[in-house]
Amino acid sequence: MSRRIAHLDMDAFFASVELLSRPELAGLPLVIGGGRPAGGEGPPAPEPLGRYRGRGVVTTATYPARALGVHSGMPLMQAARLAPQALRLPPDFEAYKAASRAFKAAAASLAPTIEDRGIDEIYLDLSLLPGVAEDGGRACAAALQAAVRAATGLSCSIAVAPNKLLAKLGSELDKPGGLTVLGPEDLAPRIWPLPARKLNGIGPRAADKLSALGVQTLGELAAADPAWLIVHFGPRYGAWLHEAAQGRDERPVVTHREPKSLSRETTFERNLHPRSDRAALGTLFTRLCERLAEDLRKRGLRAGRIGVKLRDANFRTLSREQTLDTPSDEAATLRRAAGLGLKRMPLDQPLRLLGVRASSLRAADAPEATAPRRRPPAGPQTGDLFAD
DNA sequence: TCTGGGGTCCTAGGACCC
DNA sequence: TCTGGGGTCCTAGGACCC
Repeated sequence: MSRRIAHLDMDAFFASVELLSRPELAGLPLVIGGGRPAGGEGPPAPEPLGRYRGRGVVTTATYPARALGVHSGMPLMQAARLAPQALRLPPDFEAYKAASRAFKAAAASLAPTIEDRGIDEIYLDLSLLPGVAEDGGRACAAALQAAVRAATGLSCSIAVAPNKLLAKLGSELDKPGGLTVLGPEDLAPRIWPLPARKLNGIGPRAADKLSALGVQTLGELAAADPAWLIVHFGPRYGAWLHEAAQGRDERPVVTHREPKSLSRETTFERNLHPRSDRAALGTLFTRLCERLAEDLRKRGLRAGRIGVKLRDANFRTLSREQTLDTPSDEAATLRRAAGLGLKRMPLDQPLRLLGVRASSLRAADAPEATAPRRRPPAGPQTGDLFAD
């Protein structure tokens, strides 16, 4: 009994949500990202991208903006050079979350076995739905697209395939508005010609390494000797690369997951120095801990561990973790523990980012475990603690 | 004018224990 | 009598994804 798994991916999601309330911008190059322009209340007005100054990146670009070479993840300053005439809006996450809930509810009304993959995409297990065995899921996918459009006014791309990996690849084949049905017979003609980088799990590093080894496409990866892949990529990842390139993937659609960690971080408008900007850093640090504590309480969770994250002017990322004596959701407690983590970090460079992370999460109403913990070594303490 | 913010998972070395 | 051999936990960093 073969599975039929769908991947549903919203088209240019954030930008499309903005266009719902700003139809006059339809067809124009529009980029979402960066902060609010100074001054003004209410919905921000789009401003020319060429006027942007700051450290933000492109979160989403409409298709006309993509035609100018802009893509998500690109620094906005770089996008501004490529497409100064494009318009920019800061993201409105509350609006996107509302649209996200709406499209997921619409999809769930037709196919209830859903895995959440973030704000703009889901997997659905269609295997047991009526009619899917007959047409491979094409009619069901069309019904999903219609339901999503009716509920939100937004378009999405869907692929139905034997597993998640192929469904994810397929949903990109015909964007926007794509409806793709893949079977095992499509692997060689439709999947193998694609660049290896397209596979979910092959990122920029692995793609570069594969390329240097002479592997550009998924077909070339599929033809590679698994033992050779293991030599270059390790037993686990090497074996996975081989399996994935054959189109094999047994992962189930997971309908529920508990969060493992929560975090808050911020990149400063300009680099801050642990000594000369100590007061500003201290205020920001406290603010992050307060927001993290709010996030924990909102979810009814307490943190057993607190991590601190720094990024220095050279874009080097450092982190330290600290176990709490007792799990907590209180800002002052998180702040104290994070301060201890900070004390163990080198603080001799200007910083561009500061973050805090809560992990070892447990329900706030869970009985407290009192098992003795191993004491971590004190470790070296260097630099100034810029707050406390 | 480089490079956001929120996550998950894996790895590798050292600590620690028997 | 120049160095055991697992096993597990902890930690920091990094790849990857949306």
